[in-house]
Amino acid sequence: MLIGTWNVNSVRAREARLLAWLERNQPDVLCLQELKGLEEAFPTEAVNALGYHAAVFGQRTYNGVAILSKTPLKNVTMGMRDGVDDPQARVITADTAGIKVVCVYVPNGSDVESDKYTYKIQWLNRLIRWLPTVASPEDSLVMCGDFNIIPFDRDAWSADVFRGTGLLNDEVRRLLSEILDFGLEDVFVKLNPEGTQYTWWDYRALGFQTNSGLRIDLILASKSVAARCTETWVDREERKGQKPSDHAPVLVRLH
DNA sequence: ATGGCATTGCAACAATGA
Repeated sequence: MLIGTWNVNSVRAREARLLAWLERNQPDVLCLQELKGLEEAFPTEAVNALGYHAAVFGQRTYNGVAILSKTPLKNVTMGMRDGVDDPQARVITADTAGIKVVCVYVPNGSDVESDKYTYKIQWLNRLIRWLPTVASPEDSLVMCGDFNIIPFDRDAWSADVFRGTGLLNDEVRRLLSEILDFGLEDVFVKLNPEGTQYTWWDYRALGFQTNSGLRIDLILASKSVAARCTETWVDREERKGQKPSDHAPVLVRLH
């Protein structure tokens, strides 16, 4: 069984690449972020034709998340529905393939002085309070997506460039730890305790060509799922060629 | 120290990303 996550940076701009990638890789479940479009702009019929069910939480211009699966998606929830009026489409969940899947697009946060950073911290605190209301650590649970947090210094080509920003500071790392403390494991870290593989490279300044990247797209799994993980990798090839997303897909194989 | 590129909505350039 293959589970993936991919920030596509506009599903409209990436439609041809997404469909070709699905056909080649045949993941059982794929979480998508940064759709940058409403549900009606999502290529539902085309992914159906490839054998995928789709649950889409869209938003015009920004954000937007989706879950694709070869098996039906049950109990789909969109947003945290925690009483907070939040117009940003950043979380969708579904039960599929025997797993509860949580797909997240964590706010970027910009710099720590900004209103965007305040929103990021509030959003992560909401997520931490919300998670136990929709899932249990005893579940077969996977939370994956673009976390916009650099977990370890080795996960940045230059940690000093990002230290103190919304992507790398003690506060966001503590919040990531709180998510993990729910009973989740970063499967990349589990299988590569000392290493890293970047998942994002800046479009500018030859970011990919010079491998100036970050590992910010994560697959977190509960104990029962983590025990089934045999390999995980980043599909760097998908960052190459014409009109790539600035993020590459991240995959995990379960037995 | 900054911008560099890409995308969207809108029809020039601002907002956003990381």
